[in-house]
Amino acid sequence: MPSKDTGTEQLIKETAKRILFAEGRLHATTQDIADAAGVNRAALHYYFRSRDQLIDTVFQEAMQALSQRLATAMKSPQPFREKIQELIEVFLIDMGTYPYQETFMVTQLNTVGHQLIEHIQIDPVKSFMAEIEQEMVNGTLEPMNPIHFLMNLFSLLSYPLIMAPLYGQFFGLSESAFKELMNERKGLIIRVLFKS
Amino acid sequence: MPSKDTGTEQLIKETAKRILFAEGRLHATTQDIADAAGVNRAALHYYFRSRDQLIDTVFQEAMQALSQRLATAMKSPQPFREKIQELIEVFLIDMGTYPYQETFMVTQLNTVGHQLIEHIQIDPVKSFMAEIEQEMVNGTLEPMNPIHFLMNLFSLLSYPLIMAPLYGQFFGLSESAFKELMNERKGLIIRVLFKS
DNA sequence: AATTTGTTTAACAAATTTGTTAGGTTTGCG
DNA sequence: CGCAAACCTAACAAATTTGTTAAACAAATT
Repeated sequence: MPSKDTGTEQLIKETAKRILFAEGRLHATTQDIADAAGVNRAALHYYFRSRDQLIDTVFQEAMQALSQRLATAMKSPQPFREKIQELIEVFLIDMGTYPYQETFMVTQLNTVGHQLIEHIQIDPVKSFMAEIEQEMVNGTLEPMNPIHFLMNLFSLLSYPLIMAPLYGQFFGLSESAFKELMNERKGLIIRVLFKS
Repeated sequence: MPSKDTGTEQLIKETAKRILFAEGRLHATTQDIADAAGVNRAALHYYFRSRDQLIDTVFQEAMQALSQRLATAMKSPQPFREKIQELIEVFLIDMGTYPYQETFMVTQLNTVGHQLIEHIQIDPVKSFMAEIEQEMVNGTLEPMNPIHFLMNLFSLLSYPLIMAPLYGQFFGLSESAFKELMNERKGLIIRVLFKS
C-alpha cells in the first residue's frame, strides 16, 4: 500500500464498472466516467494512462471476479442440489448489481479480437462437470453433455436480467412486476433443471 | 421506387446490420461501416443524414423484424408443441445470422434512454400467452406465470449464442464443437420445457 | 446532344473524444 | 519548518469521428 491512498483509483474503477456493467452504457466516454466519479478526467489518465488500459483493467477484473465466483460456488462442500441452489442465489445477486457484465465482456472480445484472459481458473469447472455427470449416472439429472446443463443453468439465470429492457417493452412490465418475477425464478429454475 | 435505384441504401443498412448484429462490434464508426460496404462515407450521410439516423433506422427495422418473427411463429396454426418446435427452428436460424441483435437493442435502449418503438405487434404475444395457460390447465406444462415459460424458452435459445465467445474461453470449445452443441439443443430445449 | 435528376466522392470543416503538460495542492516525514 | 512524493487539475494539443459542400459522374428523358 502506498503511503498516500485517496481511494481515487478504486473510485474510478468502480464508477466505470457501474456505468458499463450496471447501466449498460457500453460506449461511455472518459468524460462520462470522470463526471460520474466526480473527478477530473486527467485523473483517469494519471491512474490508468489511457482509456484502453482502464477498460482492459476493468475487463480483466470482471473476468477474474466471474471466474472466482464460479470456482467458489462450484467447490462448495455441499450436496449437489444445495450447491446449485447456492450458485443460483449468488449469481442472481451479482447479476442484480451488474447485469451487463457478461454483455460487456462479449462485446469487448468481439471488438478487440479475442484477447488473452489472465488468471481464470478452469479446474473447478472441470471437476464440477464431472460431478454433474455423476448426478446423471445417479439418475438425478437427465443424461446429456454436462456443458448443456451449465448452459441451461446460466441461460435461465442471466438472460432475463440482460434482456429486461426488451421484455419491459414487449410485455409492458413495471420494474416491480419484473422484480417479483425474478424472485419467483429461483425456485422455478431448480424445478426446471431437476424436473421435480 | 425511384427511377434510379443502385441498391446502395439497402447495402449500407445490411452492412451496418452485419457489423452490429453479426460481428457484435457495437461501437463501429461510420467509417467502419462505409469501408465494409465499399462505399464512400459521404454516401452514408446522403442516404441517412446522420449516424444516429442510420442507427435508429436499423434499430427500428430490427425491432419490427423481431416482432414479425414472433407474431408469425406464434400465430402458426399448429398444435402447441409443433408450434414451439417451429419457433425454436426459426429462432435458431435467425440467431445464427444475427446473434447480437438483441444485445444491440438493449444497449441502444440503455444509452439513448428508452426510446419509443414503432409498429410492434403485441396481440399475438397475448393470445400465445393464453394458449400457454391453456396447456398448463391441460397438464402439458407445469403451472406458472406464462411469462416464465417464454423467458425460459428464449433464455435457453438465445443466451448460449450470445455468450459463445465467453463459453469458448471458459470451456475451450472450438467453433465446430460449439455448432454441434447448438444442434443438440433443439431437441434438448423441447425436453426441458415439456419435461418429457 | 443537351438537360435533368439522382448518385457518388474528394476535400474541407466542425465536433467530439482522447491524451499531455506544467503547475498547483495536499500529505507524510525527517 | 522544509521538502519530497503522490495527487489533482486547468489548459492545451492531438487524434478521431462526424457532418457538409461543391463538383464530378452516370443514366434516363427531352
